[in-house]
Amino acid sequence: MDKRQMIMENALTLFAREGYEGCGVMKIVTESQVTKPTLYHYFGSKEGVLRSIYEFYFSEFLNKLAADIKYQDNLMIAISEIISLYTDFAYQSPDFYWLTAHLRRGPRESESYLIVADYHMRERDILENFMKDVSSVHMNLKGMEGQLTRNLHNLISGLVEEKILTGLGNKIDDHDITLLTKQFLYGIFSL
Amino acid sequence: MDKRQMIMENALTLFAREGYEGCGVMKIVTESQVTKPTLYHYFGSKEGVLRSIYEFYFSEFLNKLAADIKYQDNLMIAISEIISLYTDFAYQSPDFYWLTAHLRRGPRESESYLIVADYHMRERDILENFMKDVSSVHMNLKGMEGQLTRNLHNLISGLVEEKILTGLGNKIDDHDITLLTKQFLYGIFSL
DNA sequence: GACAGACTATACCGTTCGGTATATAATAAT
DNA sequence: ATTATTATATACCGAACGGTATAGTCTGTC
Repeated sequence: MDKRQMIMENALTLFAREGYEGCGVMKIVTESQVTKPTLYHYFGSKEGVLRSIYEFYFSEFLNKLAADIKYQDNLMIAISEIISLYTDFAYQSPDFYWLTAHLRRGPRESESYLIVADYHMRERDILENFMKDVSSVHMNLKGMEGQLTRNLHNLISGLVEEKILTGLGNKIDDHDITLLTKQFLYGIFSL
Repeated sequence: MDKRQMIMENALTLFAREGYEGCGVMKIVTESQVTKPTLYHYFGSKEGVLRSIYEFYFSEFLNKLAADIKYQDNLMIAISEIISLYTDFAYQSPDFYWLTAHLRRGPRESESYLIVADYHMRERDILENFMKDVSSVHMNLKGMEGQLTRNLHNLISGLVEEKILTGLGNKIDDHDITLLTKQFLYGIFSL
């Protein structure tokens, strides 16, 4: 019955379903059974709501990502674990993941993009640092960390987005993760 | 000096820069140096503008995609040509490509998503048909056409989106295309 | 030169937008 | 009990929203 939390959850659902610009403050507060001043008391603005949602959902994930992923010796395992972190995250709150997928390709001059851009740059940096660890062992990958990071990230988020879109019925299992890991490491002919 | 075309181009620029919901009809018409009734004469509604933009830019690309890509014997060449089609398309109108990347992950109940969803399903179908041709030769890929299509599409659009985002300065060249083709076919260890 | 259809300008519609001024209720500290 | 702080409600703000009714103005046809 925490109203602040209530507002965030309902706003997230609405943002994911109707879009940030497409959903008004009034709809958020009626859905949350509060009134406008309550929302403005806790968040200051509509932007503040989105900012808080990102802070609440994404910060935790990024910290976990930064802490958990590391390359020791087995690349296959390391990649699989990264994918697992993403799929777990997406299943915890598919609405939020879908929203990030939408907003990070958002219009670069919109207010929503300015809010989320920093978070997604942090995400990218974490993945790229991992890839630098990899390339320090696999020297043939030296200098390609950027592209590898991009490719891995796109493969993962593509899988997750599809599963969310097609209804989460067919859950992502170990098989999917193994398959995607192989796709990244060995290409299609090892499938 | 074709006003209809003028409106579409300016609307595209604004949609890509400020978002579909984030940009009003009034801004479009003033930018295009026409008045509202002109826009409503040609397009009927704001939705109609977006619909026409998609029809104009995307239909042509999809037809080209469906006509040009085919698998004969050399998979490396076939994949490279698909990637080339996408990069060419994106360089022709980066604004539109960025808009598609944004809207196809859009809120599923928004009016913009309903407009664009069909186009992106057609795109997916075309790629999947190609992949079925491939799997009819490479039997070990049988039954995985969906995942392969998804992975290929995500790798390509990820490359294109990044290049658009980072400013189009470093153009996509044959080297990038070869590298991405290898990533898909053989994984990272052949890079 | 009358007339039809395509096009465009002025001015306006009701609604919703994000945000706030004011007042009151609840809570906790003194 | 008094007071300060936090939290919530009523009622409202000007601006912008998508869209349109009306009144033309062009252009080509007969």
